[in-house]
Amino acid sequence: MPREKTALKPVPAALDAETRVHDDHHVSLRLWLRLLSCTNQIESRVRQGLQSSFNTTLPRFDLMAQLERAPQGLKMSELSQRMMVTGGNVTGITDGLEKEGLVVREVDPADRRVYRVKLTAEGERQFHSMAAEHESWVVDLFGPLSPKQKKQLMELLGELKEHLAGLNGASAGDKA
Amino acid sequence: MPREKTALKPVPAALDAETRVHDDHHVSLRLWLRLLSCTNQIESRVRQGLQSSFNTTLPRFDLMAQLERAPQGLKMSELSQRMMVTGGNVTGITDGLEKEGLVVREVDPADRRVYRVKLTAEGERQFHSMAAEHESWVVDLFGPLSPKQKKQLMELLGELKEHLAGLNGASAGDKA
DNA sequence: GGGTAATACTTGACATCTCAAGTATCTCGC
DNA sequence: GCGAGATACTTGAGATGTCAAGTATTACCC
Repeated sequence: MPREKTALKPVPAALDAETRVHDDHHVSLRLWLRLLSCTNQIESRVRQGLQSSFNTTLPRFDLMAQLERAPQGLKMSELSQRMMVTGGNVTGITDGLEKEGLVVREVDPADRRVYRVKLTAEGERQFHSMAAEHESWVVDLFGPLSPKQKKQLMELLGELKEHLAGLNGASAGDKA
Repeated sequence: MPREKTALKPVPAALDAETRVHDDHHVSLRLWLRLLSCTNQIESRVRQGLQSSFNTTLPRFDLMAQLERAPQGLKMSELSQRMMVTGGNVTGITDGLEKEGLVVREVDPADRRVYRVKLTAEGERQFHSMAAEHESWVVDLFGPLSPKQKKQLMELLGELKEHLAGLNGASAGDKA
């Protein structure tokens, strides 16, 4: 696919980054970089908070948060899906939490391939104390935005998310 | 810990202060989760594209992108800052790229602690071919949004980013 | 000059993450 | 029932990421 946009000769520095691409490309790229930057900064703050206040990590907190909403427990595959990470990853994080007694794997009697992962009482206790702090951090980080701005942002991201989800089945071709 | 920032607007009888705070927490949390979800999905797609099309990774691409904009080269510390990762991380990624001949470390004669990292000719060639594809991916991913929506999203994220930067301290902000 | 602090980078320990390959279990067609 | 394929999870290799400690060099101050 010849895109024919990169001149091989040296380009004056002042023009390079700004005008190298078509305007629409430029806008989308900058939008992507800004989105990434915001997410990274927030994520970094939350991670540092969890580390310094509770000596734990974001994926551990995330896994426990998923379990807290599912008192009946979740399968490893369900955790993988909800956390948007691979199964191998969930195995490792669950191992760590189980070793610390915050989580248990229970074998499903109906299907012995399946583990039902649940929060222990201690895990639940720890999670609740973390969740309160976590919420206050997030509220503070997004606090400067007005309710209207939050609503707008929510809607725009919702639309983006929906389009992204739509690409999952359509553009990659159907797997029989 | 109650984080009362009581607004002065009238509140319907059914919504006392506590409920309102809870709602705000709920909104901010959902906003954060949605932001994270969008970023993760886009990042995942870009990463997979780089992997399958060029057998490389996002951080490698990112580092090369920084260098492409700085023909005079960048210090390791500058790379660290621009990529928003720690110095130790930059060392590892640079090691890999240098081993493949895409990048070189040049000692700064004026300050022998400093490495000036530059793209090699081969690195530049590879980057340009990757950048073209990368741009088309990003344009496609954000394509469904109208120009107006992109502008709105850009502004909202810009405000968020600025507030986040403000929390860091009294450093000067950068625009990206 | 010489000693102390700051700066630039590297290293090592550890936690995530992906991917691909491996093991155990279930499902379904025959 | 039995064997092929699907499903659920684990494992291992490799890349990224943080943090803290270490090394080399420069800057500063008397």
